[in-house]
Amino acid sequence: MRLPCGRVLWRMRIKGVELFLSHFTNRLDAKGRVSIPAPFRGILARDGFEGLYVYPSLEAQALDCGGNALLARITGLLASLPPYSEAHDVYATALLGTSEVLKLDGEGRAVLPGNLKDHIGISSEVTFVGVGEKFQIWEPGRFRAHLEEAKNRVRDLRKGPGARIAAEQSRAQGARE
Amino acid sequence: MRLPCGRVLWRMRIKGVELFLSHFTNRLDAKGRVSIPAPFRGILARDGFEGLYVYPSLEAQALDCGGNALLARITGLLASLPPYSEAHDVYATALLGTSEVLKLDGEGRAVLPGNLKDHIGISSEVTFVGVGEKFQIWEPGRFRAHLEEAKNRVRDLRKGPGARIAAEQSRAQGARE
DNA sequence: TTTTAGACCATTGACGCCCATAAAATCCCA
DNA sequence: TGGGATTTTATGGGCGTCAATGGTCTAAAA
Repeated sequence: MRLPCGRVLWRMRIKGVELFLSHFTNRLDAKGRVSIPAPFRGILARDGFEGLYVYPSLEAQALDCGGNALLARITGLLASLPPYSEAHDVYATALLGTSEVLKLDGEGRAVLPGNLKDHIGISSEVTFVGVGEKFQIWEPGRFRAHLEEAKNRVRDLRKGPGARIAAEQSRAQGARE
Repeated sequence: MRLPCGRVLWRMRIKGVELFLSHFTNRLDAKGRVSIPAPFRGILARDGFEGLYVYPSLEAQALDCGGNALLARITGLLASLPPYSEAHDVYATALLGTSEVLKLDGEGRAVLPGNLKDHIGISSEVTFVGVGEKFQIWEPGRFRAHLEEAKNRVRDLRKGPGARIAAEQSRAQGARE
């Protein structure tokens, strides 16, 4: 399988780790399969990871996905905790117990298990969003809302810490676009 | 409802030891048999263990299960304790004295002895949860509650004001979000 | 005998693997 | 530099295999 996408600057790296960038929306077929965007597949392949490491995000109705770079963070975190400590058990349950490694078929598609579909809110399409060392899978509508919110947060933050509250108030009164 | 296995690429390793990941819920039949999830069976087989090493979890209403890797971890823990200390004795009693080695039939099923069923609270289904070097068996409802609790604990540990240490480890290893 | 345990056999639906196609992107060469 | 040829991607579908589950039968145990 060739891994092109030469048009854009795929292959951005930070400290040797290739970054997941941009976003794509693909559709689930009748069998529940969805194509992982080719650029992301390429990163995973170069990362040396076969398949797709996935777990439900703790903070959002989204799935966090990645390869060895992402997995290494989790196993590294676990390894840093005392083996029989409560923290270790809790992290192992919340992170490993909810993780899955999805297999990709010959065409680069994966099947999202039911519990993961439930977590993001089922739909016929999903949006893949590159966020650096990992990418996320969202229900498209939910992602649009999330993106709006993120943009607003960025605007607020750029106005400086002091301007945040005022900005939130003005937005609450009805934002103009 | 058959659960996934094939779509999962079981071969995640950390320091040469394959990790138990993800979770599966299977049903006990009239004879009390329950299928061990195929991915877990595969790990046990490659680990070179015949059957299933099981003991009641020390902290939870669950069973801890594994193979040689788990056994090695326990004997290692015992070896690290002073030979005739009280700690050594209680660990040996709790971990070795209560353990059993279950046989698997040709289809990969095991029968849970009565005392183990009592410990997790009997039901017609059980949930298998991979937590790294071992996996656990839970009564499904109890596990759902436990998982919620674990997620909350992780959230607390990561962003709670009082959780400086965890937050630092998180940052050092790389936080999820 | 009644019960318990182990070895096989059967069913069914999910999943893995393979092939096909249209559209888009990329390449190549005049 | 333009446009046809080629490659790749996203998507659809067929089909064999296997996992989970249920059942039967036999032998050992109570």
